[in-house]
Amino acid sequence: MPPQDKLELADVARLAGVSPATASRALSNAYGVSPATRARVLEVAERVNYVVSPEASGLARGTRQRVALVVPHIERWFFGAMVSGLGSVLRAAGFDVLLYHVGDSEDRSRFFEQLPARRKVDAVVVVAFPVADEERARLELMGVTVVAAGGQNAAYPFVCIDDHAAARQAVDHLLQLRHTRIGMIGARDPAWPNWPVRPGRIQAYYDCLEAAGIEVDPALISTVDWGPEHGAEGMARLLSLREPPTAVYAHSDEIAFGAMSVLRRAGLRVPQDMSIVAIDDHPLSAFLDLTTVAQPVPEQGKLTAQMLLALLRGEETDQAMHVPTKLVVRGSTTRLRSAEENTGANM
Amino acid sequence: MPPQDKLELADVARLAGVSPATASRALSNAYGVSPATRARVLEVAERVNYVVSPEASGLARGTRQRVALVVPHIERWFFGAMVSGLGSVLRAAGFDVLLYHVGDSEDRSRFFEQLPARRKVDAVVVVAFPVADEERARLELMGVTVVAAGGQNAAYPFVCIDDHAAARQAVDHLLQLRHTRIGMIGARDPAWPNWPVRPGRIQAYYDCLEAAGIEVDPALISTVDWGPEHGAEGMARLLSLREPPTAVYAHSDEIAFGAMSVLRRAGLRVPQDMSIVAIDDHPLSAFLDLTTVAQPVPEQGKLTAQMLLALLRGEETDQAMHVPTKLVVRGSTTRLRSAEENTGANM
DNA sequence: GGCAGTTTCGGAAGCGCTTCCGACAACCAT
DNA sequence: ATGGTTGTCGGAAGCGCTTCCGAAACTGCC
Repeated sequence: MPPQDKLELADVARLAGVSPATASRALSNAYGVSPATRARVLEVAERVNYVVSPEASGLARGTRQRVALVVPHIERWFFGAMVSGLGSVLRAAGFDVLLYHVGDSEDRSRFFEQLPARRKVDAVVVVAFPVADEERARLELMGVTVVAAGGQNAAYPFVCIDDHAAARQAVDHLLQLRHTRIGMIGARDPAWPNWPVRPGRIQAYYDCLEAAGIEVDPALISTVDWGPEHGAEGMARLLSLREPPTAVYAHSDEIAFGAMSVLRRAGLRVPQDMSIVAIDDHPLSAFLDLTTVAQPVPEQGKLTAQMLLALLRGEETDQAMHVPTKLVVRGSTTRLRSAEENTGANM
Repeated sequence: MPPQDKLELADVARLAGVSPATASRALSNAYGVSPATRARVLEVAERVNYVVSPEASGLARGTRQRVALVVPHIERWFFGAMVSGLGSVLRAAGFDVLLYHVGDSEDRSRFFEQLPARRKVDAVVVVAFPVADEERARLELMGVTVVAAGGQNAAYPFVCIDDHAAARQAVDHLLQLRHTRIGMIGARDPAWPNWPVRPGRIQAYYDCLEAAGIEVDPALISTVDWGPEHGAEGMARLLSLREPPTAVYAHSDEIAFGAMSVLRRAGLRVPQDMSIVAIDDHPLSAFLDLTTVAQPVPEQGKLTAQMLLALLRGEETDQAMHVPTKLVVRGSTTRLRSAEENTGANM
């Protein structure tokens, strides 16, 4: 069948010997067409390789069947996995996915300024980034449902992990291993530095130490831009302390990877000389033997999409949904050994 | 301004005191509107927050301004980075990006069977996967321009690296370091196992060894599914040989990461006991000190998009475009030491 | 001052589909 | 047989925009 793109409904109708009205009904399997007629129309459509014009159909029925995904860092595992989960259930529900990648703050402000998705989608899902008030005001102009995937968001229904709980799992793990001098390498997003990204991951550090009766030493807290290179930078800073930590809690696995690299280069062994724990369970963490708090990323995407679909159907849903995390103990953490033990065992 | 979604062109026209025809011309900044009138219309549109209905506009002018990206593994760095590059130039050119994620072979066959993007896009770009003949036949039905990003593709214009050259850089590096027993861990895509993925990366291995006068030992070739876990599996297989290689060339960094993990667990040192080189320059490779052949991924996406735009404008373009790769020597490779040297230096 | 040429604008006919509404036929129960 | 259902289908009116075409107004020129 040649790609006869110029075929329209009327042609199919004529070929099937029915009116366009009936053909339309048959194609959109609506009520009111006899099985025989429907079959005939479908057969003709198939044969001549016809497919309805989404523009015309959308215009006539006032529907879009599209959702916009606005995602900051599509090249990172976390965002990609989230998009993958979102996409699969949205597609299954007959929605097309429009991708808006806002890599840096410039992209981002342009997106909110121009709202390129206006009038094009039934909903937008913001993937794992906090939405500023002005941005929310702009989004409002679109007049569509908005949900947040993978990040807490006061303004919209969301599904994500409980950052505070996840961080607690990480820090408590270190505490249980007898560590008391615990460093933290926190991440901020370089694209919008003034945002308190994942505050729960910071707060839990304070809370856990306090609960353990340990006073937090501000010197042990190193806040860096996201990314392994900055994780390295943060670790270097901690190492330069007169009294470095014996264990480090990193906000994300990728931060930890960078940290581990400076450790290695400094000739320090993980976990003997430094324990390290992080959050995410990046696909490579198992191979780097990193102890981490795992979160199910594609599942969060799927759940978000399901929540969105429910909202679109006008159903009531939870405004917030937390998925569970799980500590995965691997080889990067170990019990704190006393000084004697530590220097003595020179294996 | 409240989200008055129900505003249409006629309203704006009325408010501006012109006919819909003129309003339309003003909005689409077409020829034939006086500057004063245009300004007035624009001002009104801005004030009432009006934006044209893409469905109606598209229907009337018979245009779509959308391109479909069909990508297999959006959660992987390579694909994400490619999409990021593609998206940025497509968006800048006023195109919307429709994302079709075909994670597994089931998704994939469903995509080609249903062609969900039919009549919705002006072009499709297949991101880094080979298109089967039947699939190409189906794509043809869409009657749109098709290009391939990041993967060679006989059927469509493409931009990617020269796999053979890149692989040669990797293998030659090992040869220059005096290695002669060089293993290869090749990757196949588990989603479609029968596809010769990246044949150039295999061929170069043969060619380089031959050029160096080394007979290839089939036992040194380990072909595995893509992914670090299978890289590990491949490495394990090579290690179990009566005479294991002294160096390994892996088809991709992620394969190498897995390989390095089994090395570490086996107590073997990289690079002293085993040199390892790969292809890609994954963002984490620098931190794992992996010697690798770097390829510019987002740039490939951008170039592909530019090629596509040229095609869409009806211009002539190259049918194939190769971007250069570059060997990045890091700490995972070293000169082969003689046996005495090797065991003697027990640092 | 009149005529050709140029701008600026409005009327109206679609773009390809959906769906309301009414027509008609075939069916049931009375 | 008759009236009322029920089921199936066609006519036609849009959906919200663009654009062709012609009218009107305005320019400049001899």
